[in-house]
Amino acid sequence: MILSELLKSKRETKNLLLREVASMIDTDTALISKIEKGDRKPTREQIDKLAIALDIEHSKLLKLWLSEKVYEDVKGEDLAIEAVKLTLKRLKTEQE
Amino acid sequence: MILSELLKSKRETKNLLLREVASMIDTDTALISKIEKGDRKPTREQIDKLAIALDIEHSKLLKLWLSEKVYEDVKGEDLAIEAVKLTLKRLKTEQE
DNA sequence: TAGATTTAGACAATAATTGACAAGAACTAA
DNA sequence: TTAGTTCTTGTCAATTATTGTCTAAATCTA
Repeated sequence: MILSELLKSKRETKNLLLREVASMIDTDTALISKIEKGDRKPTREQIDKLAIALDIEHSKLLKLWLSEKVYEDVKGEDLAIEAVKLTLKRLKTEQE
Repeated sequence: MILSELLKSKRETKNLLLREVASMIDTDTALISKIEKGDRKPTREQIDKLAIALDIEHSKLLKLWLSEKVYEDVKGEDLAIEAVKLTLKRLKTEQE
C-alpha cells in the first residue's frame, strides 16, 4: 500500500472530511487532497500530525514516507535495485 | 568504497591534478575538491563526465551515486533499514 | 438545483542546490 | 626561507525545487 492510498483509505474509514483532517494538520483541504492523490509529498511534520489525526501507527507511516523518498530517487533507473541493495549493505555494515 | 573516496583515489592513481579533472568536467578546482571531500554531491551530468575523465565504469559510478542519494535520505533514521527494504520489495515487485 | 466536498491550476514565498569567485592553507622545489 | 603550485575553505548570487495558499472548477449528495 502506497502512502497516499493509506491516508485516503484511513480517512474514509474514520469518516473524516478533508476539511477536518486539514484543520488538524493546520493546512487547507487542497493540500490534503493533493497528498491523498500523490501530487504532493507531506513534510515530516505533516506525517507526524497525520499519524495522530488518522490514528495510524507512527512508525508505519514514517517507514512508508521514507520508503517513498527512496523510491523517488531511484525509480526508472536501470540500476535502481542494485543501488538500493548497496545502500542496504552499507546501513547493515554501519549498524554493527 | 564511498563515491568521494573513489573519485579521489582514481584521480591520484591516474596522476591527474584537480585542475585537469576540473577542465574535463567544465568547472573549477574548488568544486572538484569539494566533491572529493564529500562536501558537494556531483550532479548526474558531472558523474557522466567524471566516469570518462577518470576512466571509471559508468554504471559503477552511477550506482554509487544513486546509493548515496538513498543513503542521505535515510541515514540516522531508526527505520532506515526497514524503509530501504520496503523500497527494495516494491522495486522487485514492479520489475515483474 | 443548492449546498457541500473534493480537485486542479496558478502563483508567491520559502528552501535547497549549484556554480563561481577569492583568499587562505598546504605542499614542493630550489 | 621564498616563489610557485596545488588544494581547500568560505561566501554569495543565481538557479532550481518545494511548499503553502488562494481561487475557481469539478464532483458529489440530498
